[in-house]
Amino acid sequence: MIDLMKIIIADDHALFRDGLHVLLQALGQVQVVEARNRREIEAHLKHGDVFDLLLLDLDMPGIANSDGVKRICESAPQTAVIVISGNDAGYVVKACMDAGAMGFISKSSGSKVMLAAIQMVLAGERYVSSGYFDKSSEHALDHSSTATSISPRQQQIWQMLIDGKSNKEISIALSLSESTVKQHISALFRKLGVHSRTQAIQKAHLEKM
Amino acid sequence: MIDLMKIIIADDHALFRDGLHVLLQALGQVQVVEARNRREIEAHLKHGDVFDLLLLDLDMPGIANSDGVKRICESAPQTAVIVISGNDAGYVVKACMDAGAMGFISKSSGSKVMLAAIQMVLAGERYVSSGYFDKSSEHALDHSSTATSISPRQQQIWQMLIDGKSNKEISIALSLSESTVKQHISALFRKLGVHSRTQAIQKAHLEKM
DNA sequence: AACCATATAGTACAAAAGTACTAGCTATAA
DNA sequence: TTATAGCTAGTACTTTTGTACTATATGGTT
Repeated sequence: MIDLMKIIIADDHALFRDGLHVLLQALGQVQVVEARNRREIEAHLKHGDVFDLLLLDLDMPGIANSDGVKRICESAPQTAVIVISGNDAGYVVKACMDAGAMGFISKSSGSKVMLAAIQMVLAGERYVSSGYFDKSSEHALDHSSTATSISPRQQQIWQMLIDGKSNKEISIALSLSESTVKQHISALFRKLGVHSRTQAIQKAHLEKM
Repeated sequence: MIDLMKIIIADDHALFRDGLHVLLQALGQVQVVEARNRREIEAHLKHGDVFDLLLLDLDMPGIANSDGVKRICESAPQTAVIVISGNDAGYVVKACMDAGAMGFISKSSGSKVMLAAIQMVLAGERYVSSGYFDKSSEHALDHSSTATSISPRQQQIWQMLIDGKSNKEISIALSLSESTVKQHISALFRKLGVHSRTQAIQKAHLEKM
């Protein structure tokens, strides 16, 4: 905590970046740079400087899902990554942590939680928004034995639903039969407990209520 | 600018509220209260205090669309409302300003723009993110003669698409025939230039790229 | 080895969604 | 007045979506 810390703030919303920027002053000696998309993050990382921490907005252009997090984590193993997201549903949190993130903070968290999380992560500990545990325990009650997770293929297709793609478009993009796409979608719906793609999209966008 | 200003920050994300809170210190003498949903806003407003300014996140629970903005504006005519939103598409901006907002700021704006906008609005002027004009001029090029706006009914049904409702559910909720619902949806799709409800949902969520 | 989840692909069918019409009513703009 | 646009509702039709099966292959667990 004594030496200068180098931190990247990655978020496409300038207001949010500015807010974080000010909050980070409370940590003491920090050098903060900002990034508005994946390209800017990678530009910073490849510039030779070694950063201590990357605060990564999950809803940012070029990131979108845990695959983006994974790429970033692998390309900068020296840098601790904390994912910040408005969607703190269990599967999102799990996917990000599995992808190599050192922390996950919900946008619903306050600045005190934020700072504590950063200090914990900088000390080498992993940190996950406590809301995660609240929700996953509720989840356990709901789904009882069906504590199934969404498979990579299902997540990939889920994202394409969110992007407004039709079954045919998905099948062409992934070189699959339409039948297979339907199978994956049905399996996804079963896990989410929904019966239409619009409901699946809503689940993805807003488990943050 | 000499007397104490009373401001409400309304956003469901604590981190964003904290960031704004700090930024607002730059205005000098300000008294800031926070609200996490519509109920908390109304509680503040009905408490008897007169507020000078309400910074209102459009993506907040209980607000969702310009109807929410309208209700707030009408219930507190003494308070200037600035809408803050990640979606700064033309129709969203227009709907909010028509609903009685004094300003519209994109989340992509920086803190300097933010502060300038607030000062402008407190001085009695209306302010709209300049990005609006950029986009609306592009829009004019794209749609040429078809600069049609989304009607209230269409917006209402659009919101229900986003909520994952089926045509049947919408028709029951609004006491309409399914045929009428389909007609409204087709009209909406024509204006948005899409051919499926999932694409319409995507348009709603992300014209912010 | 037996079992399970995943991924693939097919058939078949029912339900929902989307489009294209017509048509009457209202309100507003040219 | 004549358009124009919205809101309503209907019919008719095609396409898409969603479900329920079967079936094969793979990789991991017990």
